[in-house]
Amino acid sequence: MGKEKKVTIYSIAKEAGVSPSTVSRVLTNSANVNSEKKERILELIDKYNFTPSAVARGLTDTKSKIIGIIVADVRNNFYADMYVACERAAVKEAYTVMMLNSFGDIEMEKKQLGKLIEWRADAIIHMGGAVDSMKTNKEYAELVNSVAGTIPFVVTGKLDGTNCYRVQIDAAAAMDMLVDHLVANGNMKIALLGGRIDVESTYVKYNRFKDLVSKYNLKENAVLTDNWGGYSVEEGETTMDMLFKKLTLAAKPIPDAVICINDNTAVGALKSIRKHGYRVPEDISIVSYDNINLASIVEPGITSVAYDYEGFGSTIVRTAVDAIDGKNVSRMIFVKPKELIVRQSSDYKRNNV
Amino acid sequence: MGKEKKVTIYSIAKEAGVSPSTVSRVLTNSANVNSEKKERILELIDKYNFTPSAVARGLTDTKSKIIGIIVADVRNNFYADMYVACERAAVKEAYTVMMLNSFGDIEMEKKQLGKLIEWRADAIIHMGGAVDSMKTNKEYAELVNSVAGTIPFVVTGKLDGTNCYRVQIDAAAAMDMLVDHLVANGNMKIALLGGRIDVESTYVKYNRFKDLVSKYNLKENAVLTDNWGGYSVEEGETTMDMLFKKLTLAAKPIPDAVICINDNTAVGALKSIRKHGYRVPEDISIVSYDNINLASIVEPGITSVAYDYEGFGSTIVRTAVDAIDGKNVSRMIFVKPKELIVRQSSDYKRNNV
DNA sequence: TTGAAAGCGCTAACAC
DNA sequence: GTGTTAGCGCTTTCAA
Repeated sequence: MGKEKKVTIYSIAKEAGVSPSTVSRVLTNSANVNSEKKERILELIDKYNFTPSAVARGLTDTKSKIIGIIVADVRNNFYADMYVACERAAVKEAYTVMMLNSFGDIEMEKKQLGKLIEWRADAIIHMGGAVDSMKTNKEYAELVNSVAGTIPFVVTGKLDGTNCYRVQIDAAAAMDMLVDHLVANGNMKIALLGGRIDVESTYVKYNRFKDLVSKYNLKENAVLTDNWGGYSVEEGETTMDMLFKKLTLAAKPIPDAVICINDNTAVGALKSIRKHGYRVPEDISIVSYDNINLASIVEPGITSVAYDYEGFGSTIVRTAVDAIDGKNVSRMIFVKPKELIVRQSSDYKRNNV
Repeated sequence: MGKEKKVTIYSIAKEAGVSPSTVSRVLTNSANVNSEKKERILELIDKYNFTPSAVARGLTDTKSKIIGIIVADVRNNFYADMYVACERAAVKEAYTVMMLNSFGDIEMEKKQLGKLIEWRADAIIHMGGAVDSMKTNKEYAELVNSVAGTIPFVVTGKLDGTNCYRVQIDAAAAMDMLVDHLVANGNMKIALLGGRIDVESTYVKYNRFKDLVSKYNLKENAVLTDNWGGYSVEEGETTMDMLFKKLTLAAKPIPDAVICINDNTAVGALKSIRKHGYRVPEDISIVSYDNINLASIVEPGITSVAYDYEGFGSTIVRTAVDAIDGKNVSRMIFVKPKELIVRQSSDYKRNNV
């Protein structure tokens, strides 16, 4: 096995009695070729099951046709959804994706970015981690700047001091959807739960929430953004536990509803609420963001803001490809959330509405 | 932006007053270089933030240092866990991974495999989809055969008619763990739920289950593998619904426990059981496979067989790398499941044990 | 220790 | 329409 002569564009050309360029031409369909020859070539290609080397091709035209994607962690459903959407969009544009996980670790991000640069990715997409942070990591920004001039860099958050293309979900609009829904159902004491204030999307949600509290004259029940919060189920539970404790100490009533920073924390909050002897949604409603699989799996199902992942993914990739092609692309694109999926967790009217 | 002369090994060499080969030598650490020159070169590399092109390197030594991974769907936690484990292991071996989703579609699998071949991946890992099937897709096997001679091909299932390297979880051993646990808790009427019999791992579990029924003299309550089953939450729920219907019609009692083909179906079964007015685990115990995140999130937590994903991933990658290096690698490796994580869903003794 | 030169497999002028 | 040639950016003999 494996001792057959290596088949290349040359060996094909030789056997077909034509020049390598002719083979290349039929391979890339870049020029007309005598149909007889073409046929002969095609046959040989089929016979040897020949696939031209993308590596060699990449060297030649200095376009790798690779779009690199750095993602915080694919094991997180949100990123997995995003990634798949991007992969699909990239394939449509005839690009291959190279996806690398950073686990939100800055050193890892630098390393992975390095790999992508090594492979001469035509564009790089970065979602989660460093680009989610309010305060941009200096070193990373520098690294990005050193390549952003030649490689379009698309982020789903922000990266201060760089001129990346930013494509992000309109987190404020998403907050509006949630609060509108809660208010329409008579929820007046609303708590915001989870997340970290140094994460940009969380920061945006937090501020919008404050605005809405004023606008609707809500009784803001608790806003948890300091040093306690997070994005996991466990953190959601802990944070809700702490909220209960805080309210008890202050002799305040429980909230009508909690807005969780994502579906994971919502599930955690759900656990905590039940643990404390309350019912969802009869005693407390729960709503959240992302509408990942989990939101529909737990009982009661969690009301959640759904994004159009496919659309988001293709906008990101489109931006990257347009930038690669030298087109003028807007540096900042907001993607509207798709819709609010109302489930049992908030399907309850109170205060006589 | 982007108008600076391109920096290559040549430009560095020129500016350093040495030859390209010398630069290459310091880059690859492949030979001793005068320390002064070395220093000068290193400085320039740093100054320009130079990263050698993996593409060019790939062309040169015909080793791309890419390990291609075809996965059914990363949005599935099981595969995400597997993928991350493989990525980590690959990075340790100085390989870059290229991960592509097939969505279990054979056409897509062929297409993605094609991409990997184009990129001259040094090895290809395929998990889920075609390699899970009892009856191997002929065309795919052919395609694999046409490259397996030169590119090591590692699958987590099987691919008849090819000489792939197989690394798989010992599904029979996993079934033993589950049944042992159930029997130890006095469960005698046990049902096997979900999956499709044309999927290899399911087939193995099914057969082992039959054996164990005899061995322990269990009252096999129902084995669902015909045309109804599946691997999703919804399918789990539907299948359990059907089991109830079937038992009711036959005027048979409900089972003591159900073994679900994976955590998703277990959650579905949980929903169905509650819907029918029974409690878990008091009326029916539930156990399953994979121990993905979900198993610990739902309430009650699902008892599940945990795998050592890191270990599994590194065994797979190890196999691939060894094969690349021409070492003699066993064509078939079984990985033992790590442990049984007992959670509330089966933490109940019955029948006076 | 170091440089020259060839070559990896392909594409892209440029002639014919 | 087709072949020749020259690279793309690197590594690797082979000499020196």
